[in-house]
Amino acid sequence: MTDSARVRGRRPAQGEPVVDRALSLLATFDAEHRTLTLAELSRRAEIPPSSALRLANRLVDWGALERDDAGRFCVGLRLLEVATLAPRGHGLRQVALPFMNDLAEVTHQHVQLAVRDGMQAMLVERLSAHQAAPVDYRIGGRLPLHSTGVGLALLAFAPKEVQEELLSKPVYSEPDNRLIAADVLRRTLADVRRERLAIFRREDEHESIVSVAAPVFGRDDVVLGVVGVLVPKRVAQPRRLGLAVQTTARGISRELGAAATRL
Amino acid sequence: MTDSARVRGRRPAQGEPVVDRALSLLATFDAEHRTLTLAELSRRAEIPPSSALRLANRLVDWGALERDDAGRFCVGLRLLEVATLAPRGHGLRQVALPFMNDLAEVTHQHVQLAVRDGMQAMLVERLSAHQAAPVDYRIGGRLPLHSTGVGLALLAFAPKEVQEELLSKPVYSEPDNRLIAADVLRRTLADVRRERLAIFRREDEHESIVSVAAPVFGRDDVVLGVVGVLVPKRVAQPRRLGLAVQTTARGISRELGAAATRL
DNA sequence: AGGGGGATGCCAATCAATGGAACACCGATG
DNA sequence: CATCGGTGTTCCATTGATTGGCATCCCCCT
Repeated sequence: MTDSARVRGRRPAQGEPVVDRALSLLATFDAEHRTLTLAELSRRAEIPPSSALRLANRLVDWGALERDDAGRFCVGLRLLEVATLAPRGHGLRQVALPFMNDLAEVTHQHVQLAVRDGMQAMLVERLSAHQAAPVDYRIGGRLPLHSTGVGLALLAFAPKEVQEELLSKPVYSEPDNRLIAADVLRRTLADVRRERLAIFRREDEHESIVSVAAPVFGRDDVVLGVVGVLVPKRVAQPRRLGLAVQTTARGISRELGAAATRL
Repeated sequence: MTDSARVRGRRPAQGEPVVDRALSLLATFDAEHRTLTLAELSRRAEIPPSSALRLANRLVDWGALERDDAGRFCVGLRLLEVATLAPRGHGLRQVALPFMNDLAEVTHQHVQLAVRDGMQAMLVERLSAHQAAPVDYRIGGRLPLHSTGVGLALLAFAPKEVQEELLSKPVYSEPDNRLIAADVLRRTLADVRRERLAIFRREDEHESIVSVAAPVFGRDDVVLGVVGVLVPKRVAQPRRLGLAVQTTARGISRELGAAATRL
């Protein structure tokens, strides 16, 4: 970092591989920034404009990025084309969708499909009826494993290491910031495992929401994901919903080839 | 290409940029090959195994790829996370989905949402009722602009250059390989533009299928995509379906801010 | 007119990228 | 049990693809 290092073609790559830099360009996009100018791209990825342009152009050539009529960059369809091949995402989605549709028709509420990715849940699919309450959970978005229905269900059936890692640090509930005692959470998870159903009440300032979720099993009794519904507290009938969600989850599991014992 | 060029660290990159090689790794995946071994990856991308492994590992680190328990590579969730930010894909999808749901509930058939990408149509969303006939159109998959309902609707409202380019070469209908005369296609497109509705009959060996599609407009009367339904010929009621599809398309267009004149 | 910001082309200096070789491993075949 | 073909992985000397500061152009806003 000495100022002597200011010559023409100095410090190429700065130690970071090209591929990583290209990927970091992709990572600069998020739900609030779906289109970015070159300057923004450059700043957010911390790559000099000239380099950012060169890399971005390569991504555009391939189709990972596109430029709109204003010249701004945005994520391209080609990326979507490849991404839909993700087995954990759309593979699961494909068999789950018809069942989710049925559930949506019956409940007229938001129906979600989520999988665990590391220490977070990722929303793979969401069906929303017209009249359902607006929530800003976004497909492709991430949710905490604690303090959502789908998250709790995923956590409860996750490998021990994952649970322990999450429990090793203090856990705070999401909308309001209250500490959740580790042993309380442990007991909750045990309940979820026993019932094969997670129920989470999310107290929001405007309207409280109840989310109910059940695990989807694949072969070898591995949990591949969870389905859940999101309903306003005032109309919630957790018991009836629970049965409906469990039934849906079972249907998907059966199609996925889950061992009959689990069903 | 002389054999003299066979030394240790010779010919790095072979002229192809690293980023392109990494992307070509992603491109080796398709619907028939959702998981690949390193050797397959290497062969399909035409990259030496050692280089392929190095690049693939970087993609894995970032999350673009994942390795399953057998060590095989597959597309990762992180890619899906970024890809859902594509404005032309999921942006459109988000507002269209509730309307599509309504249409699906009424028709109990496949409902599709597609956009044009270059000289092809790309399926952005597909809702399938349980009882709907099986078709292997896949989300993220590509369809020809001629010889599908959604394709014709997209083509009819595409820029003149696109239409001319497609018409400049002989066009063959898709399942059966019959030549479609250019002037016939021109007339069809004119009809589609006038009616704001495309109807295409796909004669398959097992079962003939009718697809009905209507354009979705955004601001400035730009066509952002099309919605369509797919029904078996024996139960098709094109006129009723046409109205339903047009209504759905209008609903989406309105929400997208299309000028009232177009509606 | 002038100034600030963004986009893009250029180019010499250099280090990240490269692929062959070597090794470990596995399952199938003789 | 040895052999063989195939796969996955590490290692490393060589070198050309990558780099970012600079100059230029363009547009918008005073």
